[in-house]
Order: sequence, then C-alpha cells, then structure tokens
Amino acid sequence: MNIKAPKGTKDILPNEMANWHFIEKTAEETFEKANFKEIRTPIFEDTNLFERGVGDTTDIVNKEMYSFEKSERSLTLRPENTAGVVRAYLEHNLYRESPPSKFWYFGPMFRYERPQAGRQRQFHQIGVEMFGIQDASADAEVIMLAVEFLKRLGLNDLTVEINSLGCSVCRKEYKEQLKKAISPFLNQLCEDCQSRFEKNPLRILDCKNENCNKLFEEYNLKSKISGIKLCDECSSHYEKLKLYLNALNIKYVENTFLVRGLDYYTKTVFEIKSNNLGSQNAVCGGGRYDGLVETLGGVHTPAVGWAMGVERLNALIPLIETKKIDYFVVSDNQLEAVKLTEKLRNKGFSAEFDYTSRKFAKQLEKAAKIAYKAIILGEDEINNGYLTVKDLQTSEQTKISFDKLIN
RNA sequence: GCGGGUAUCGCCAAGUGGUUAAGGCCUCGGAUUGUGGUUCCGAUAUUCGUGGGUUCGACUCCCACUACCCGCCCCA
Repeated sequence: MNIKAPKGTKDILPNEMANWHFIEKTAEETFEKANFKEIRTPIFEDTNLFERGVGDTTDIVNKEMYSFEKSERSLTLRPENTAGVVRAYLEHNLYRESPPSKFWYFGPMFRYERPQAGRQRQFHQIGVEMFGIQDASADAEVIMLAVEFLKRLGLNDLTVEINSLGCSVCRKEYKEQLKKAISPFLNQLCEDCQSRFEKNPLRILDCKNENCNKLFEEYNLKSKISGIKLCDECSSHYEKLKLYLNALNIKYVENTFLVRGLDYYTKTVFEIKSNNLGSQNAVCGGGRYDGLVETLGGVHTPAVGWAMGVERLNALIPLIETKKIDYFVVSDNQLEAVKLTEKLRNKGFSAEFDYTSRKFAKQLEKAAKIAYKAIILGEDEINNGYLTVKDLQTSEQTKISFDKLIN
C-alpha cells in the first residue's frame, strides 16, 4: 500500500492513547472544577468567520487556511477555535445567561504550513474562553487555570510570559511610538522586519534574527518600549493582573517583546513556554480579546482565553504504559473459554481468550504480555468445576471455584 | 514561500562497485504433547524510496523526481 497519511498529519496509535486520555481527562477535571463547560463546535466554518474573526492581515488567514467551495459557499477547516466559540456564543444567545460564560474545548485544528518539530497541519488544541468580565480577575482566572492544568499534567520547567498590548486606542499610539523608535535603524534590520514595519510593527519585537536582536540592544529598544505608556485604563488593568498573579503565587516574566500573531488580542497577552522543546516551544498562548464579539456581530463583550497545543504537551509527557487486561483465559476448549470470557466481561473485568487454542505454553506467553492474570481452564478444571488463576506478576497460582470468581 | 538533511525487512540498523544483502528487536514455530517472563535452535527483504543513466556488473557512482525530517516565516 502506498497511500500514506497526508503530509503534516499523524496517526495516533493505540500505544499513545493512554497519554491522550490522560491529557483529556485531566483537562476535563481541571476545567469543570472551575465551572468551565465543554463546548464542541464544527470542524469547518464559513470562511468569512475566520477572515473577520482572526484577521485578514494574519498569516493564518493569508496562507494557512484549508478552504473549499461547496454549493457556492466557501468553507474552511478551522485553524483555531476562538472564532468558532464566539460564533456559537452569539448564535445561541449564550450571552443571555448571567456573566461570565465559561467554555472549554478540545479538538483538531488545521493549518496549511510546512511541518516541523512541534508543528503539524492537523493538530489538536485544548482551550478555554471566558466571556463577559472586564476585570483583570478574569485574565488571572484563565492563567491560573492554565498553570493548574500544566501542574496536574506533571509538567515543569515552564515559563509564563505576560505583556499588555493596550486597547484599540493606545495600541495605535504604541505602534506609532514603536515605529519611531525603530526607524533610525530600520534599514539595517532583516527583510522580514522591513516588511513587518508597515504590516504589523509589533511583530518586529519578536524577531529571532541575531543581527536584529543585536540592533535592539544597541539602540536600547527595550527600555524605549517600556517607556511607552499605555492609557490609564490599560495600564491599571495590567497592574491589577500582576497583583492577582502575585497573590496567587504564579511566577511570571514580563516580556515587552511578547506579541501575538492573531489580530484580535487587546490588553493582556501571554504565553507559556517550555525549555524542553525544539524551536516551537510555546505550549500555551492566549490573551484578552475585548473586540472580537463585537466584530462578529454581537454587543461589546469583554473576553479572555487561551489555547494549548496538545501534541506539544504530549511531547513533554513521558509515554504512559498501556494498561493490560485483567484476565486472559487459557484453554484448549474454546467453547468454554468464550463462555467464561463473556461472564468475566459482564462482571466488569476486561478479558480475552486465545482464539487458536494453541499449546498452553504459547497461550501463557501471550497472556503474560497482555494480561495481569491468566485463568487456566483445562480439562481437569472443566470436569471438576474450578478455575486456576495465575498471577502473572508473582507467578502465584490458586485454585478457585467457578462460582466464586463469577459471583 | 525559502534554506539544510535523510531514504536498506514492522522497528533499529551494517554494507559502500563483484557470487546467496550482516546483526539486533518484534512476530511466528520448535526444544518443553497442561504453565509464560531466562536460555537455546529455526523461519521471515528475488531486494535496498521511484524513474532513468554510467558499467561486463550497482544498495553502492551520476541525474531527475517523490516522500519524510530539521530550520526560517508564523503559530499551539
């Protein structure tokens, strides 16, 4: 067979499922505890939703969308899920419950990109979205939740980075001042930065080019940026967030260079990075998006959320061993073996029998690989109404009456 | 879209112009006709990503293509 999984997609094989279930279960427990409710939205949406929601200057919309036409309608495999959740929130009037509305989701996302370590074309995200609260306590709530989730997954060596991009008013001012600070050495910056200067100057700050970073140092860009003032409301929001994080004992690094590639973010943005991944080291990214609900046709609704890359999380979690089954029935009488297996399953045990009635040595060999215990059901057992149960870890073997095991 | 790397059994691999393409793991069978995890023995690639070319001869040299991996952009 020469058909392979498409570039950038991966099969999740049975031996990896324990890890995925662990992540999913931990997510559910963590988020439900904080009264976030799960939501599942379609995997494809109207292309328009993403163009308007994610923003048409972003790379996601410009070059990474899987779009297709059906009945003269343009649809797109979702590249992220915030826009979809907002759409559902509006479509079903979920804003009519008393705020906040809190959601979490888990599912596949699609972006047409060149795959590399930590990046696939189909990948999975776990995310939370919280609507209706303007106060920085909401920002703190979702960051706290992210940190708690990661902690429960047993992950450490992670760094929380935060920044504020300001609101629509002060961000404009911020951009202007940033451009002013950069313009003296603009012509020495890399090609990417040159094009970013007009398109989205904020992203210049995130450039990984060594020479650019040297220039930033040389011209003292960092201190110039931190000198740029947000408006009163935005800066007090940011201060308040830090106050909350400190009170919660959440360690964070302020990174004035932190910007995000999606257009909808306002005020708070944050990322959680791992020190144990390749160059795609962001495990979680998010922020506040106070304008998005309005952009998509709702009334002004403050909102904040984040998304995590499940494959990236999984890369940090050691392989969890697949659980063995409780019983493997060893027998040369398949009819009796099936009957016993069925009874065991009805009792709530996981059980299998040998389909080939090979010699006992081979059956035991198989049993030891896949089960914790073997039940030997041979001629003697059948004739005398008992079972031999063998613990495959300790090799301990006991005779037990048929009725006792089943009842 | 740009740059670099790799392609030999299900997996990990040695081979590097000359008869039958090492080895290990896994799987299956036997030693052990009712007892596994140790040990021993045996089986499993007419074939080296695909298509051309060079050569008496190519897995080994050349060309093209494809796939995958890594990095940039960007993002989870």
